[in-house]
Amino acid sequence: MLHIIDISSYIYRAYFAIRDLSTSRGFPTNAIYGVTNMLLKVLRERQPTYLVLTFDAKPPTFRHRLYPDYKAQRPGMPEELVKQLAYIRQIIAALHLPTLEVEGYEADDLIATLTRLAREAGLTVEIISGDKDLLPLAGEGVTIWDPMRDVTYTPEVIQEKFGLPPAALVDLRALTGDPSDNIPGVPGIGPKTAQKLLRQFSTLSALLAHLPEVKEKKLRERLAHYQDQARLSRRLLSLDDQVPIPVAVTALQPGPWDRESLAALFAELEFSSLAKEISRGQNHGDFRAVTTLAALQEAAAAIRAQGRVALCCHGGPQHPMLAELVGVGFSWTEGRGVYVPIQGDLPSEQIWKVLGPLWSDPDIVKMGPDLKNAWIWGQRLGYSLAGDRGDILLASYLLNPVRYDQTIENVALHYLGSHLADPRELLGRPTAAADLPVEIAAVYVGSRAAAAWQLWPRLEKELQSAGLAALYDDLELPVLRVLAAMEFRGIGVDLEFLDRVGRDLEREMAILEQEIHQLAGEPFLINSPQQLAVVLFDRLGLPVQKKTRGRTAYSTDNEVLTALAGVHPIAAKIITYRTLGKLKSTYVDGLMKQFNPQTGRIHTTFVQSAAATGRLASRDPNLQNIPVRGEQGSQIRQAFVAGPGQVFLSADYSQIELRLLAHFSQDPILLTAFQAGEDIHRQTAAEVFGLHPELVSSEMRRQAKVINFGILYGMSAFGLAKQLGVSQRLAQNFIDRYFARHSRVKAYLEETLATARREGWVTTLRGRRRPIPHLHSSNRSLRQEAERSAVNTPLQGSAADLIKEAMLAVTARLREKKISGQLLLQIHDELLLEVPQEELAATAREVKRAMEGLAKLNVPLIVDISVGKNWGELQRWRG
DNA sequence: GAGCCCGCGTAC
DNA sequence: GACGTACGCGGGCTCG
Repeated sequence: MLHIIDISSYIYRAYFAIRDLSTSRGFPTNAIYGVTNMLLKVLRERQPTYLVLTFDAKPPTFRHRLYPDYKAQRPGMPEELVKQLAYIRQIIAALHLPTLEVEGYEADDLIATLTRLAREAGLTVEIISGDKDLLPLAGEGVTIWDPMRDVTYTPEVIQEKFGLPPAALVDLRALTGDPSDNIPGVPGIGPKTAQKLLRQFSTLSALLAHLPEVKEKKLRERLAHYQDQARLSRRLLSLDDQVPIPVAVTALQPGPWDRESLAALFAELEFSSLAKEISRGQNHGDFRAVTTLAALQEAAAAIRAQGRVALCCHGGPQHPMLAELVGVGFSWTEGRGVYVPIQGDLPSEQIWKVLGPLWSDPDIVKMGPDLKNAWIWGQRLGYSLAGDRGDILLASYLLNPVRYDQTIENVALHYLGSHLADPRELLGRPTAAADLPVEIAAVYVGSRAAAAWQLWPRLEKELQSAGLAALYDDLELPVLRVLAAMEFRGIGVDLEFLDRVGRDLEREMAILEQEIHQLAGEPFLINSPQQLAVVLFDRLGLPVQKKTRGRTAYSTDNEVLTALAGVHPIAAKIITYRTLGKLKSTYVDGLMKQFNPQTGRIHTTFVQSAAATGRLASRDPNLQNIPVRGEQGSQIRQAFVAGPGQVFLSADYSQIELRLLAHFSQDPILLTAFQAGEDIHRQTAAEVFGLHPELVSSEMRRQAKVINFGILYGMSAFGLAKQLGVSQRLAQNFIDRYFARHSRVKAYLEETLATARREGWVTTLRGRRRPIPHLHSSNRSLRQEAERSAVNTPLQGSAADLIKEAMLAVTARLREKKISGQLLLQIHDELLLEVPQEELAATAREVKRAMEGLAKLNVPLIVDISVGKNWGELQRWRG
């Protein structure tokens, strides 16, 4: 049997049938999804031997020449659909499905011709279509199936449904016409009349030849008057089964799937269910648990002989400084891995006697999904990881920081097309690491090690060809080691102090809660924006300020409450309550939960493969957003304390993004200002307010600071006006004056955009790349968002490059000078170190030199140093 | 009860 | 709709 899929019509149908399907980044995928689903369903249910997908050729076709108005009223294909076509073609190619497209012909004609040829070759035919135009083709050995509705049309079904044989359907529509295709037909004749006429005369030509036999006068005259038009309609509707087809129907056989490409496409399109479907039955491999010393030694010898190994540590969900190591997976052969349970029958000392030397052998090259994790776990047990080389998530991140969340599952799916099963799938229920049966853990961990083994050579090659190898080798991989040491060290926290702060907050909140409920006249959850909105806007009848984004709910955010503060006393109390609640839940409680009693410190996780710009992220807890403003905020910072005899040293880059803007734009005024050590915000204020710098008030300087940040973020006059509380007109005036004065900045931002539009990505100082996919989107807000990312990323990302270099420079410098200070945290433009009191002066000097001396920009890099016993009370250091 | 989204708020 | 990059909380909803 030959299966002919009328793919063009399904593309349209899927597009209009499925609404609102798009990737998390807004790329529409409704048509791609619908079509792919349909194709997989056909393949699954029909397992076709012969199959072809027919496409419409681009107009004009012979019908247009016959009748210029043919389909003339059809609007062009929607842009949101056009952009999906390339993906559909790629998926079809990866499924290895034969396609057919012949210039000058519509898909319907190809289908008619293919049907004839297949029948002549002795094949039966199933036409897969939802389009009624094809029903006339039904006949002996030819059926039509609509998989979306799961309806099959045979001649009998058609006779039943339309009261006419299939062939008569063309004549039927020639009489009734079809407004959707601009087929004129005979005006005034509908389906009922047409059906009656055709029952009597069988065909249109017979009808027209025997017009006098039509009894009703009106109808007869009408037919006579419009008979040419009916004949034309008939010709437009009749399918041409004589299209020159360049292949034999028996050559139309589907080939094997290209699972790798499919997986990559599905990952990109975020079709996780389809990804799972195509990888079903994949992920085979040989993953065994090592339970005897002999087997462990054998594995170690094999790894040593191979000289390379992929490793994957398996432990609880907490930080490796706290969780128990449950086991380690190793892979050094494709598709195979071993799993060494640490808490099994073999004593862990015996295990590490074998594993330790491998771990620390620089000549055994290591790769893995997360080498920082492995580094920390090893260090905690007394074995320094050496030979660390291939971090899968890091490499994948550099190749495309925004494609998907960087997980070994996603990367394996993208590059290998293999689905890594999680405990839920392996065991049928979600299970904690430590509770997995050892043979299941062997598969779970071993398959991840094996994926890393297979992925690294591939990723290494891709880094090379993308020009990202140096970024990986010289910046990111060394930074990974520094981060591992920082996490390992952790930061001291005064738990009692924090607890006291928490109790104070609780007390204050309880009072406020009472007062707020009193003012509201009823108790309610102040933390529920939903309930709060009811209280404020229904019960108290306060004026609604704005709605929340996307939804129809009334916003209760700080801006709204601030506006209401002049109207009702409840507003100010809610603001305070919110502030205190945030500190209590996120910071006091959140931090206390993360305290590690074994080390007396908090160990964050720095995520090197998260932020699209190249910045780090910090989590569990996030130590990059500890409050700094306000009395209460400062209290939280004060809970972070240096160890006995030590102090904190904070080194932060001054105005690093504005300096990078000066460097990239070569704006002479910015360059001069930074070279002369001017106060940049004061200078901006002088420019936009048209004053001498000495006459700039602190309020003007504050406003100028907002303007400067706005430039970095691509802010509009609207946003600036809102932020400054001035009219949009005035805000636009500020922006105009800024750009008039800094024409090079304007030119630079425009060049950045132009390059991004041309290349599809933006780059940073050290060659980091971020794709910017929506610069040509027809969706305005999506496009503008892309534009803001495009102008901000080179600045934010280059700053990220520099602070990472600074981490390496500081580490190297201190080691070189035999200074024992250690990095604890990186907060985007700031490094926090813990330093012995007596080495403070030397450390401050060396850190400042290392950081300021690392890049040759056209402006100086300035580092401000401050020191203190805790993080909340740092004092400026003047060396 | 787990998992997800939303609204909101903290940092740079 | 309107300012870039993150993470995490409580509420509330869905799903099993």
